[in-house]
Amino acid sequence: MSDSLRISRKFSQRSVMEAIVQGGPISRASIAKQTGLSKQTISEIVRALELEGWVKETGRTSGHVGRTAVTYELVYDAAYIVAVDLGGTKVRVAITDLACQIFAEDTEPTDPRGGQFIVDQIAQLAFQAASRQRIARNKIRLAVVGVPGAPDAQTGRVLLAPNIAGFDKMDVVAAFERAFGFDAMLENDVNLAVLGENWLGQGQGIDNLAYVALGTGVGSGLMVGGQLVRGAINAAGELGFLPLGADPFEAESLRTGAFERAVASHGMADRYAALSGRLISVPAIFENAQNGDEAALAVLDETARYLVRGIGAIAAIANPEKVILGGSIGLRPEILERVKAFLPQCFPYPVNVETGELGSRAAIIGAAAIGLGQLHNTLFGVDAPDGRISLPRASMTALQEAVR
Amino acid sequence: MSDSLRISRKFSQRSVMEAIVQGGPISRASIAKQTGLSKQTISEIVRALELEGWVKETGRTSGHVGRTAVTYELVYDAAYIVAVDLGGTKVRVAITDLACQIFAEDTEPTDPRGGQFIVDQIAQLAFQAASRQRIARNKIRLAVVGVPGAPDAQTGRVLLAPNIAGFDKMDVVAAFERAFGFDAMLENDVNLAVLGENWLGQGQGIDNLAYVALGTGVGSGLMVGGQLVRGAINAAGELGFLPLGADPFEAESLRTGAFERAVASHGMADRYAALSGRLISVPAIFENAQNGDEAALAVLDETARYLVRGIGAIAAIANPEKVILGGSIGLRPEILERVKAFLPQCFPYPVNVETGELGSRAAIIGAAAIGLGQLHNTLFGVDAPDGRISLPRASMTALQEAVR
DNA sequence: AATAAGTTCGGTAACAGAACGAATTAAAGA
DNA sequence: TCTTTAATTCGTTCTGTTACCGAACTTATT
Repeated sequence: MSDSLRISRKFSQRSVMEAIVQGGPISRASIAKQTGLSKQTISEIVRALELEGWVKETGRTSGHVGRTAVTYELVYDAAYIVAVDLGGTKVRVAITDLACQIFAEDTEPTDPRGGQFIVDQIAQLAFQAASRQRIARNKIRLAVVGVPGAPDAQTGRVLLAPNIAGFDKMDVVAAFERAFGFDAMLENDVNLAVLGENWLGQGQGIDNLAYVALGTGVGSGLMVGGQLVRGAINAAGELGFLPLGADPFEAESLRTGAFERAVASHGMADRYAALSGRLISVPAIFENAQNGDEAALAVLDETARYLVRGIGAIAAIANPEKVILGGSIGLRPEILERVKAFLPQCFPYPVNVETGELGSRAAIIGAAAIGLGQLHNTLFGVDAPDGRISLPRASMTALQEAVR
Repeated sequence: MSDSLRISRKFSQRSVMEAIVQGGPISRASIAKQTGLSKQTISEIVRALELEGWVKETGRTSGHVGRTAVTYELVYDAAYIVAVDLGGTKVRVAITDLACQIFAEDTEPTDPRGGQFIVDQIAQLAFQAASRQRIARNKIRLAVVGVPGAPDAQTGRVLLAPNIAGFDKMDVVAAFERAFGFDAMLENDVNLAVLGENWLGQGQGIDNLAYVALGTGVGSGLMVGGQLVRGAINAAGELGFLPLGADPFEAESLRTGAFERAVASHGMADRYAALSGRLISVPAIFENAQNGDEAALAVLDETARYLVRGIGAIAAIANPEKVILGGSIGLRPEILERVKAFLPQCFPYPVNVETGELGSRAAIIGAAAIGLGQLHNTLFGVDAPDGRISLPRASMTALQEAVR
């Protein structure tokens, strides 16, 4: 088979596959109409896909005029992927099938010893979940691991990840691939969160989207033209280093960024302590605010005002259509409300800000999205320069339900 | 001819065209080696291209062992494009051929009456230049107009362009197309500047690139993965509204952005006046600084310190590989020197900053780049989702020389 | 003699499109 | 109400067409 012809073939195969994935049970004639290819071609391609085990006959239509049509569907259990959200304190591991249904989802405290210990912990969690669900190991094709830092594609290390010990000194990708026995990809956790919200949450259908995660630290994820912005060294979205909030020229700002110190949980607690004399946790500040504590309310206002400036910076530079707030602090309605009130005071045109719909699961759903997209692409896709993910809409509800 | 086959065909035709454009005079055998297509196929495609008038035989090789090869070249004058850089005070109009050689370049003060008057002025300039160079009108295929604002693709208007009267109330694209009689595209001027530097200047081969233009105003252009970032409403890069520098919550910041007030020429002059009691022009401040004027030196330091924070914001959000400074102030070595000194004091990892190589011509070269890319794509390209520009390297020197 | 450039010839994968048979419902007539 | 016929749609078969490849061959040169 010649090379360029193979491209042609796969081009069509991919669109047929897409029609089947997205169109649920569908007849060959409908695929032909949808894709614009001839019925004959569709029959050929579907036959090939069936032979390879990716699709199967599932029934026939009835009730319409004309001959009944045989309908085809994805073989959902033809392949599985592992999605991981690795945080400084918790690891979350999920397994999904080709229909994007989450089969198992387990959470554990992150192994504090770091490095290889974490890799082994994750692999064990994944394999436990797989055998619990009776999923054969050889059907798992790929793992996507979200990490709080900047994965370096060349060396497989994770940079700028102070909360995960040892990942800056080892080839993490290789370690995962050894432990799993299949391909693994690393991605920044906030980047995964944007992808998640873009796929199933607040950002559906929005090509230019930003996500700001605010909690113990701050980070942002940015999508432009439907593509993730990763930056030259995967350090895009290291929002903590925005030269805003605290004095960026202080020496401390080179370790913990000026913006992070002003806006993240540490800064909030410090600010509350300065106003009231008491050092309490961030959830306690929110609670006090609800009870009318002046100092707590002032801290929330102040935090939102800083956050608004960060959002303004993103809007001025990248002009996203929507900004989604996430993270333990960013998800609070008290923050959203204030951000919406303050933003128009310092930014000239309206910016659409909302909290994420998927909450703390955004990253793991994003990991599933990127993994499934990758899988669909390698199985049925062209080596297209634009790796745009096109995932089923039909099964979204299924996933969302499974997720709850 | 069937549709999908046409895609296949054009795929190859495009790469053959690319090889000819970039490889200068080249034999069919070399094209075959370069593209990986068979000699036979190349002969066919080249024959077709020759028939259609896009390439022509130009000579034969000699001196090597073996049979002499016939070499082919682009028919440079098969099509022309008009590149325009429209500023608040000056319009610059250039005409380039398919070899990306600039044929004519004229500058005039912008018609202060704005609106249709500017459109007519530009069309007249272009047609004058064309007839001076004996270029037939029907060979001009496209005009690219750089504007200081956010062109709205839906309505054809230009938003956020306070310096161009009337462009926010008319369909500018339609007006240009009427005046020219061929296709016209609008693009933000700083966006064109990044493209220009990416093509022929400081940013060659750099996919993740930022450009900061500092002069009367501030603006930025951002490329991610080789693609321009335009934002949801083409307002990406409105850096003046970065909530930095002046107090962003002042009411004035909604009209003239906080960052613009701090860093652009007005802010510099004000700051000098505050320090010395004299209101002088920005070039005069630079001159005084060279003569050791303390106040002027302080102003430069202060300006650079603000600029550094803007660059830090871009780096934190998008992590470009390089940041190019442009604009009448940004191009000064005194600024670059200070930016390089101050940036490591407030940003944790190194950011590569340089001044633009193309100076004030960056935008018009960018306009040529986008226009030629567009033309090559529509003539020989697939309707590829990734509109990556791939332009000749050979003729770059020619263009650069023509430009000087 | 060696070698590289181009052409000719035959072959093939991936499609299109027309024609046709099969299966079904809707409507018309008995 | 029952049958017949018409209208539709599904899917296959058959016959191109296009865009390629590869091998063999011719031609021109060092």
